[in-house]
Amino acid sequence: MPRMDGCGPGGPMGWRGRFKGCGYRMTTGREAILDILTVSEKHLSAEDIYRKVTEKYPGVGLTSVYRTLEILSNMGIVYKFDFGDGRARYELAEGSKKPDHHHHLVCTKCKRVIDYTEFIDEEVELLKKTEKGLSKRYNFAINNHLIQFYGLCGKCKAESPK
Amino acid sequence: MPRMDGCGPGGPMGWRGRFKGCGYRMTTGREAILDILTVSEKHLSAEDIYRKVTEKYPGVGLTSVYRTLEILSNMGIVYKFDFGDGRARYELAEGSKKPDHHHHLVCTKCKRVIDYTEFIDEEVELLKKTEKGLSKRYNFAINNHLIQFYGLCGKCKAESPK
DNA sequence: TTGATAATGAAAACCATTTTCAATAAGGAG
DNA sequence: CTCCTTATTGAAAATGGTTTTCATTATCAA
Repeated sequence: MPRMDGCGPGGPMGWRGRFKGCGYRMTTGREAILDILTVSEKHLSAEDIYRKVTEKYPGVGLTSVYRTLEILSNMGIVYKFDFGDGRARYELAEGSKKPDHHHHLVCTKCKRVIDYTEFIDEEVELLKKTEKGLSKRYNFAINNHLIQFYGLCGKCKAESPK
Repeated sequence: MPRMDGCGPGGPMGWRGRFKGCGYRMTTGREAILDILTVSEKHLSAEDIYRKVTEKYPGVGLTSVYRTLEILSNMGIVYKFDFGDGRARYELAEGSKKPDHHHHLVCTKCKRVIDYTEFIDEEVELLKKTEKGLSKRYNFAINNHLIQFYGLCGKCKAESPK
């Protein structure tokens, strides 16, 4: 069993390099999963990814998808989200380019998720400051944050009982 | 089946009044659950609540705890959280007093959760602004937000492989 | 007090995720 | 290129938090 820690986020190496560096082997399945995540729309479930992967590589099992996603998540290559619909959602952590960074707006009724990038800069700036304060105050090594807004989307709002 | 919607958060009535107003009946079990939530430490799991409730009222079942928590959550009386340990956590929404408002700092290894109130005012101020912008931009009726920081607590940081 | 029906507990079902385990394949050594 | 160690795999079974089912009980308006 290769080590799962000490391989935190960040670093200039490509995925393959990062994998190797952490003692993992690069397999067809893992490559396929990373490809899907790179190309696809955001916040896919494990099952979503499984379906897309097997379109091209029918041999890959759902179990492996889960296993790979856990590794990627631990390495900080993938973020894991919970939008309240009973299954985890995954998306590739943003690359080096800034415009990728976004937060989520979740409809608590139909579970639709909207990515937004507006106001992000201010949010991130404040978070950075908070992060620094909290790290010191509570002796935490913070390496991620989560911001989500919850409410009713236009459609669900209209359908809702007055 | 009483209506579960249109009974959003806020409002000056006590719980009993809110319940009645929404067509729910007040029972021993529900009262006990609310009591526990009021008195206890933060972020309890359904099972935690179940155990505490049955200490005093052995008749109450786990199923009812889940059912009640869902209602309370839908009414905005209780917040439901996911800290990544496979079970939902619940805490009473803060009362009218400000100092209650807090966000969470989660250790991704041992899952320990720390409530913090520092920086909250600035965070909330910014969130309010963002909320307004997002509501208009995406036609969402936003009624809640979530901020969490993830990292390693001091203990887990020390134990981690260099 | 009474009657309509909301709420309940126990047990079974559900279902996303994990674990088990024997078979396979990645990749460094030679 | 071949061998060998062992990480990885898929299938099936297990897990475990949460939901459903359903017959019984309790709430509360009239």
